[in-house]
Formats: sequence, C-alpha cells, structure tokens
Amino acid sequence: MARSLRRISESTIHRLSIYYRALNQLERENYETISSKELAKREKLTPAQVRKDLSFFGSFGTRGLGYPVGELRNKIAEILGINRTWNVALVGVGNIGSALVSYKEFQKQGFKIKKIFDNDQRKIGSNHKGIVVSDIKKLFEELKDGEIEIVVVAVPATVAQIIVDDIVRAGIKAILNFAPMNLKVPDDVEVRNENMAMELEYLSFSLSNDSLRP
Amino acid sequence: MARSLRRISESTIHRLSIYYRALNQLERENYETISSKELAKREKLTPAQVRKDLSFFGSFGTRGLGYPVGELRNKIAEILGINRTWNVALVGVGNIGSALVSYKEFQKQGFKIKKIFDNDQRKIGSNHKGIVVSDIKKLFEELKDGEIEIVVVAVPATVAQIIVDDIVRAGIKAILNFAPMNLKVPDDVEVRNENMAMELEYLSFSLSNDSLRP
DNA sequence: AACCTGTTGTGAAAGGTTTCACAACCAGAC
DNA sequence: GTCTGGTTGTGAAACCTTTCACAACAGGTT
Ligand SMILES: NC(=O)c1ccc[n+]([C@@H]2O[C@H](COP(=O)([O-])OP(=O)(O)OC[C@H]3O[C@@H](n4cnc5c(N)ncnc54)[C@H](O)[C@@H]3O)[C@@H](O)[C@H]2O)c1
Ligand SMILES: NC(=O)c1ccc[n+]([C@@H]2O[C@H](COP(=O)([O-])OP(=O)(O)OC[C@H]3O[C@@H](n4cnc5c(N)ncnc54)[C@H](O)[C@@H]3O)[C@@H](O)[C@H]2O)c1
Repeated sequence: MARSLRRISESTIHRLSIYYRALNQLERENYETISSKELAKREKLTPAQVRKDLSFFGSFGTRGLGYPVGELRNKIAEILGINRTWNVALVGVGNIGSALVSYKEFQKQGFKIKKIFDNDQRKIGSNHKGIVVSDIKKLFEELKDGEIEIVVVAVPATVAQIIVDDIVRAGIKAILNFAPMNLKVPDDVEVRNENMAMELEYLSFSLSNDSLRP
Repeated sequence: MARSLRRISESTIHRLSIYYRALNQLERENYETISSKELAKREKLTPAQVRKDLSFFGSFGTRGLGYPVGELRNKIAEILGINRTWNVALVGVGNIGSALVSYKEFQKQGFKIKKIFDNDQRKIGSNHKGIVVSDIKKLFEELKDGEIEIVVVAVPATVAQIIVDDIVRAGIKAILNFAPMNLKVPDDVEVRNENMAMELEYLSFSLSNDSLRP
C-alpha cells in the first residue's frame, strides 16, 4: 500500500473518527457494505469527501459495491491507532475528573485510566473505580517510566501549566486538557483542548449573528 | 462601521474566544494596550491572523500602538454575544451533567443554568445548586415559552436523538451535545459537539502516525 | 516640522481543503 | 461475452483560509 506522504489534515482525522462510529453502528444494523454516498448522507458530509479522506490511506472499496463495513471499520481503527489499548493517567479528580473515571466507554474503547493524581489530602489514597489516587508530588516519578502514554489534565487553570511542565519533562507526548487555557508545550507534544466555554461562546455567537454563520 | 457581509469562519470565531480569554488575562496583568504581535505570540498564532480576524468586525487598533486591552475585550464580548446572560437548560444530570451544574465559571460568564431535566425518579424533585430537577416529560412544555435559549444535552447516546427532537420542536436554536453521536437537526439549529472520545482518538492517531501530523 | 520607529488594516499571493467530474472498474443480467 | 447500472479513486477546478507585504498612520524625538 504505497501511501502519500502528505500530511493529513485535522478535519480528515476528525472525520475518520466519525466514520469509525458510523461503521460500528452500521455493523450493529447488519450492513455488509456501505457506499460513500450513504455513509456521507448519514453523517451530513459529501460522498467525495468520504472517498478522498479514505484514499489518503489506501483503497478499501470496491467499485460498484462500496466499502465492506467490518473491514473498513478495522482499517480505520488501525489508522487511528485505536486497535490497541492506551495507558492513560488522570490528573485532578474533581467534578470532571470523577466523571471521566466513571465513564466506561473509554475503557471499552481501549483508553485505560491506570493512574490518578490529586493534591487534596482527602482524596489521596482513596479509591476510584479500583484505582488509588496518588499524591501529585509523585507525578514526575510515576510518569517517567513510559508506561503512561496519554495524560488527561482536569485541574484548575491556575495550576495546569505547572503540572503540564512536569508531564512534559517526564516524556509524555499526548495531553487532553480540560483547563480553559492555552498550555505551552514543545512542538513534539500534542495537546488537545476540551474547552466547553468556547463551544458555548460559539453558540452565543451563532444566536447573536445569525447572518454571519459559516 | 461598514462591515463585510462575508460569512465568518469557524476558526475565526474560535480565535475570538481565544483572544477574549487572553485579553482578560492581560487586563489582570494591567496591560493598557497590546500589539497583534505580542497577542499572537502568547497564543501561538500569527500577528496577521489576529489583525485579519479583528478586521472582519471593525478597526479597533491604533497604528504604532496596538489595541486597547479593555476596549477590545468588550468589543469581542459584544461580537460573541457574551456581553449579556444566556438562559441554559441541562438535560441529564448524571456524571457530566452534575459536573457542569457545579461549575461556577459558566454562571460567572453569563451562561445561567435555569432548568434541569432527568428521567430518573430518584433525581426528579431533588435540588442541584438551587435548581429543582424536573421530569423529562415536561421538557417540551417547559422549553416552548422561549425563556431558555441554549440546551445542554448530557444523556446517554441511545436517547439523545429523541430528546433533541423535542428540544427542536420547542423552538430551541442552540444545543451543546455531549453524547458521542451526530444529532439530526434542521439547518437553522446550531449543534456543537463536545466529543471527548474524538479528541482521545486524535491523540491516538497522533502518537501512532507521528510523520502524518498536520 | 521633518524624521524615525512601530504597528495597523488590507489587498494580493500562497497554501490548503473541498467539490467536481469522469475514467476505471465490479457484479449481475441477459 | 457483452451490456448495464452503480460506485470507487483521483486529477483538476473551485473555493476558502492563512500568510505576505506594504501603504497609511500615530506618537515620540530631534
Ligand atoms: N466542571 C465543569 O463542568 C468544567 C467545565 C469546563 C471546564 N472545566 C475545567 O476543568 C478543570 C477541572 O474542573 P472541575 O470542575 O473538575 O474542578 P474541581 O475543582 O472539581 O477539580 C479539580 C481537582 O484538581 C485537584 N487539584 C487542584 N490543584 C491541584 C494540584 N496542584 N495538583 C493536583 N491536583 C490538584 C483538586 O483537588 C480537585 O480534585 C478546571 O480547569 C475547569 O476550569 C470544568
Ligand atoms: N462521563 C463522561 O466522562 C463522558 C465522557 C464523554 C461523553 N460522555 C457522554 O455524555 C453523556 C452523559 O454521560 P454521563 O457519564 O453523565 O452519563 P450518566 O449515565 O451518568 O448520566 C446520564 C443521565 O441522563 C439521565 N437520563 C437517561 N435517560 C434519560 C431520558 N430519557 N431523559 C432524561 N434523562 C435521562 C440519567 O438518569 C442520568 O442522570 C453520555 O452520552 C455519554 O456518552 C460522558
């Protein structure tokens, strides 16, 4: 499979996630194959977009027939790297952090929360879904052996940067951040922000400027 | 202020949110003015981008000096429509829903949770931060008077579409959705998805395909 | 008042993404 | 074996976003 070396756009990667979910659903509905046309319709995209996205990674379809649902699903899982488990650590087990720990879907999908850190004495040592909360002071020590690959940051914005500096120093290359701020990290570290205020502000803009919506 | 009627891109709107937060921080640091150069540096953007984004809405700067921090902040708040309060309803007060209700920043910023709905008998009638949880059966009835402008959906994916159909029928035009699925709504309803699985999958892709990152 | 430094606002160029459009192909029918 | 309807994979075109580059200007200095 000779692949293009072109960089893949953020939108394409996001759409792969969308296809992945759609294909899982189609499998549940016992579809054997799906055309780009129908897949696009279900997810409010265009058929050309579906085909182009997939074509960056190979040719998985059959002309005249469409794509084999199960196979394409697996292929996308492979591309996204979710055909395996990832060891995740969580820093800050407050409102959001607790919600994440209780959420079974992530575990099911292979994102396994293995370690939890907090600085609250009442929380340190306590048990969350079988994981004992460690003292934040041990963060660097516990991350530097490379077992953990992804860290979720769910602490107040005021301390997020200090904690992230430690995370980066420990060699972590992927961070999911809930603090509403722009974390400073080296170029080889990928940070994704889950910024709910920003989405609410988007809705606010949308309601306020109906005519300017993209 | 003769404004271009061109549609504003999603990225520009998101960056306005970023500028807004940055300007708040600059205000705290007692800056009077800020140049596009410095603002860009702080947020890892380019000066040209900052200037172009703002230029869609007017000219707020002074050549040679930069932008007045406070004034620009207010102007952006006005553009985003966050110089006022918005009445929000929450559907589903489980793990995520509870976290949102306890989160004071949204209230502070003007997003006021006014009504909460659930279908769990143990939750209906109970009090969350001063708001009594209503029966989901009353959803349509309670939304249709127009008091509520934004609805946050934090119920399991299996029931999200049914609930959203009701929300749409009641005339709501803005929805923030936490269920990991593509909600079907008419074109005049804006839905923003807060899909954490997708962000984790992005990180997974990123770790798996270092060379293909955008 | 002329000059210098710094910065905006913005057309134009460059770069990136999406859509178009069609040759190439597959599977089933006849 | 050939035809037909349907669908992929992909260059090229259209469209959109970002970056460049500079005239226009503000404010301070000499
Ligand atoms: N709750 C929400 O709905 C919501 C929404 C949007 C964004 N956020 C953001 O998510 C983050 C977490 O929010 P939350 O509501 O869960 O807050 P929270 O206060 O409930 O939880 C924060 C947790 O971090 C811990 N913590 C504080 N300082 C620490 C440190 N130095 N080291 C280790 N742990 C520390 C606290 O003990 C607590 O358990 C915040 O940045 C918040 O702005 C939350
Ligand atoms: N918890 C997380 O960390 C997390 C992460 C990503 C996505 N999500 C998504 O967010 C949504 C909520 O997740 P959660 O963990 O809070 O789930 P949860 O089960 O804790 O909460 C769901 C709430 O919705 C209520 N509910 C169920 N059916 C209802 C109905 N028909 N009408 C009204 N209310 C109803 C339940 O009573 C419950 O209070 C889900 O779609 C989930 O996939 C959650």
